Amino acid sequence: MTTELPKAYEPRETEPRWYRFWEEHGFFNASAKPGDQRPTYTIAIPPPNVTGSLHMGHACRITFEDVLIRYHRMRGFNTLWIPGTDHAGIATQVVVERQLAREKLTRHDLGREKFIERVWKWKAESGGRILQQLRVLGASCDWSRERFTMDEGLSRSVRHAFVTLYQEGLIYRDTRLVNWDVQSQTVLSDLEVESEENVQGELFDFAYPVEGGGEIVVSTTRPETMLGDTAVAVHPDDPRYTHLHGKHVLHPFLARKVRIITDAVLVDPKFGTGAVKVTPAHDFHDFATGKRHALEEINIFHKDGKVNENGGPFAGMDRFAARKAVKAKLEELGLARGSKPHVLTLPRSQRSGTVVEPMISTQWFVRMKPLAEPAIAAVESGQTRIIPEHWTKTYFHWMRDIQDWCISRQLWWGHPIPAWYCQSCTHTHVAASAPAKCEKCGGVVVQDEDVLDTWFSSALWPFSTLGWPQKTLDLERFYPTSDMETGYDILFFWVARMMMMGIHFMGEPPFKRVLLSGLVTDERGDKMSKVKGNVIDPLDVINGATITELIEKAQKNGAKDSGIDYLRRTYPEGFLAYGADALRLTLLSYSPQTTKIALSMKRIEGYRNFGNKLWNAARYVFMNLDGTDALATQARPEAKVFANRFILSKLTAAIEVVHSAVEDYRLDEASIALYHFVWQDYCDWYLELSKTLLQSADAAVQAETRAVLVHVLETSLRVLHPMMPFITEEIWQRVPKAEGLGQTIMLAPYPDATHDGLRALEVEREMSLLQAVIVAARAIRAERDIHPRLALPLTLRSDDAQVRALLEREHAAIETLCNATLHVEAASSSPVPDKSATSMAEGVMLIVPLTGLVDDKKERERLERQVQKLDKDRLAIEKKLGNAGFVDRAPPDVVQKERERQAELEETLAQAKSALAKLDAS
RNA sequence: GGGCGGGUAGCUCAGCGGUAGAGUGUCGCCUUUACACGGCGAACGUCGCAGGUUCGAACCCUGUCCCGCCCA
Repeated sequence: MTTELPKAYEPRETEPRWYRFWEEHGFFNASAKPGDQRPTYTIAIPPPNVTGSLHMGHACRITFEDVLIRYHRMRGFNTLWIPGTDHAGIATQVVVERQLAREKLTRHDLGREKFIERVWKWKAESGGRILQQLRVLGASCDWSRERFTMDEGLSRSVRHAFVTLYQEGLIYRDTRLVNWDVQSQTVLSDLEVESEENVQGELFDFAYPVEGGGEIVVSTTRPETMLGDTAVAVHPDDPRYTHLHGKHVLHPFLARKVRIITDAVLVDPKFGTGAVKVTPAHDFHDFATGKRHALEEINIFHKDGKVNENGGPFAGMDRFAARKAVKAKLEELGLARGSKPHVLTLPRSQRSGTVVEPMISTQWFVRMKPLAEPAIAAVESGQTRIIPEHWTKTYFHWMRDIQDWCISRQLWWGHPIPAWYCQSCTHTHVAASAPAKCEKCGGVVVQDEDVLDTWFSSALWPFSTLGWPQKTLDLERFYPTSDMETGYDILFFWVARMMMMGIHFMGEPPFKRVLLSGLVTDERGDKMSKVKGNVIDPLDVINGATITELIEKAQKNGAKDSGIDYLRRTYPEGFLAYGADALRLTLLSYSPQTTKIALSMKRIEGYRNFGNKLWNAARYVFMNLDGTDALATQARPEAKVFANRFILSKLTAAIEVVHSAVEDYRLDEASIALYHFVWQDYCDWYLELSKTLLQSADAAVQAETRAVLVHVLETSLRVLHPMMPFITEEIWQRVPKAEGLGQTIMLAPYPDATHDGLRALEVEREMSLLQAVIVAARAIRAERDIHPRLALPLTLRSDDAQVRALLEREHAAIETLCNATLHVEAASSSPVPDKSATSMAEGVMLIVPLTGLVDDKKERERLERQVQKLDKDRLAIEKKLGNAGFVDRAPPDVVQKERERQAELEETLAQAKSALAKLDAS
């Protein structure tokens, strides 16, 4: 094995090489063997849009999921992570339509069949690029089971689900007011409508002439809808309008009389004039009011948002143009009664961004209440746990107030609705395949022209991907899945619906835990947006990008100037190639409790440095193993030497923390524990201690140390592997190993605290005393600018014979780690020499004679500062211990600890004061 | 209007009843044969504000002010 490693780790060269190796060897694939009795661990990937390309949100998902998958795979689970994409109805259709537009064509020119062919062609060529990008992150998905929601298998699941729900009366067709996207020209579900808050609009007042004289003034933010008004409502108890009850107003533009009705639900007499225009066909409140009063519903818009023939003189105008025109006309007729600014909330389409128009339309719906109840019960009973737990409240709130789900969409790309209508009678056939003729009258049938909401197929994902409705081995083995990991933003869209469908069709919830994490934002905490120019592309972080490249990309994506400024200011040097491991570890280091992951480049850089640290630790180990027979074996080496026992104990502690943290889904705690173990315990302390041990005259000490060095390195790599898969494989492959340790780290056993390490609390206690002494000695040097090469004459005093024995025994370690010549003595020895630096550490006094080493003036200032600070601490602790309540009522060990602290403080203070006095005397 | 989350060192975040922590940045010293993507050390916080509970509160309770998200 060679030690010819470069000084700096190069992720860009390493990462793609190992991914290819893993994938080509089929290491990611779950076992399909019939006899496999291992426990399973399964995650269904949140399928990204087939049109999508990798963003930080995906990177975050993939990292968390991959850590859980790799951890369980190494622990011996039969692990399944099915990747795939969803067909993203609207988004995909838009992409292909845009492509057609470049050829001066519309989908209507092609016709439905040809258009669908075009979409499949597009999918084959450029769809699913994101799945390639997931590989860059190291995602260990089972690519042999890759799925797409429009695949034949999943389409069969969708048809089966639809037909079953229909037969059970849980799917129905109805005509009602729905959310209409005039740009995409399709209906949307309630969830696909977003509210834009605090929009500055106006409240426009106008008068309706009352039949038989007088007028009634109404206020509206949407004057154009008056073309569809079929009532004016007042509060029944409002005395201002009692005389108008039962009368009519005259529509100024249309030959229509409009009823004046009384309604206590719709009308707030204190708001505006206390009279409200009612447009049942274009407003949800008015629609309900219309039902209460049997009002006529007059639709005034075409599907594209232009006024239809019911709009009389305004027919043909776009809805916003019509608004202006109606206002102008009312002014002209002298019916306008002024306007005032008004703040309102606009409903916008999540997809197209256009203002959603409520329209009356016939659509397919899923009856949600009966499906929601068992999904609520499953979380109440703990059968499925939501983590962090506080999201359960949000889940319940939505589930308990659930509305029926509109699942039809007026698109071409998607799962066709399996419903056929007889042209001769009114019969509707719902079936998995087309009936030849009407089963009732034998007439010709035509299929419903609409498709299903993409989320309908996504809701079936955890079991449709396993072969449902067929009873496959996969389905039996991997359902229910173990963890559902995703962002909280799709709790309703996806998680809740999977819960409902999973329980309904499979009899039990689709997963045991739902792990929700926050959304990735820029480092200011602002949502990443193309316009703001603050989008950080994971691939740029991994591969590096110059500021020029970043700016070019942002501009291409339509960033505003302020966004470009932000980029230039924040990342003047662009990004270095930090690698996937660094990005992964950074994402993991944020607590899952928060709703926001404000990704900081500095933090990524810190974790890149960590990779380099690990790399160099390995270089050191390899260098010292060279020419010896030391190798990593499956067994933990026996250790007698203090430092070796120390690092094995710390390793054990780290493994224990990681196990419990991963089980609790605290990947942040796990990653931070390993960061500290590797950097501090292993590199800063143990590797430094090993340098002395490797110089030992005792060959057994040398051999033991080499064995421990390589064992701890190899074990650390295995613990770290789920989080940093690439660098750990790269190093692991170079570790000198005994036969039979396998061909890849990703299938090596995950470390186990009792097998791979050995906890020795006494050794840890002794070590922490030595560390305190060494740090104190180093501080004496650093505070006085004593050159590192100058050996410190260091005297250590302690009353405790055991402590003195420890200091004597480990004198070589102390002398090396603080470059000192050591003298250990009892506290009762000769007085402290004049002009000595003193310090206390864990009851041990350090004395360094300073004659000739320091400047008296600086030393005096330093001591004065120290006395001041110590005095403050002493007062605080005296007050605490002087409080009878504390001494009597606090637990004895807490009081005892305070007493010890007080003693040490006073000792240190006394020393500092005496040193100061001696300085003054000289 | 209702609900949820957050306000801790310049920045990004842990901690959630017993001496305020990490990373990064800042300031010293050090080109020591694993690593300057480094080593050693230092400085930096009345834990949003006001009450209360407690021997003791960043942590529990009440109120309040900001910020973010979700639902209406």
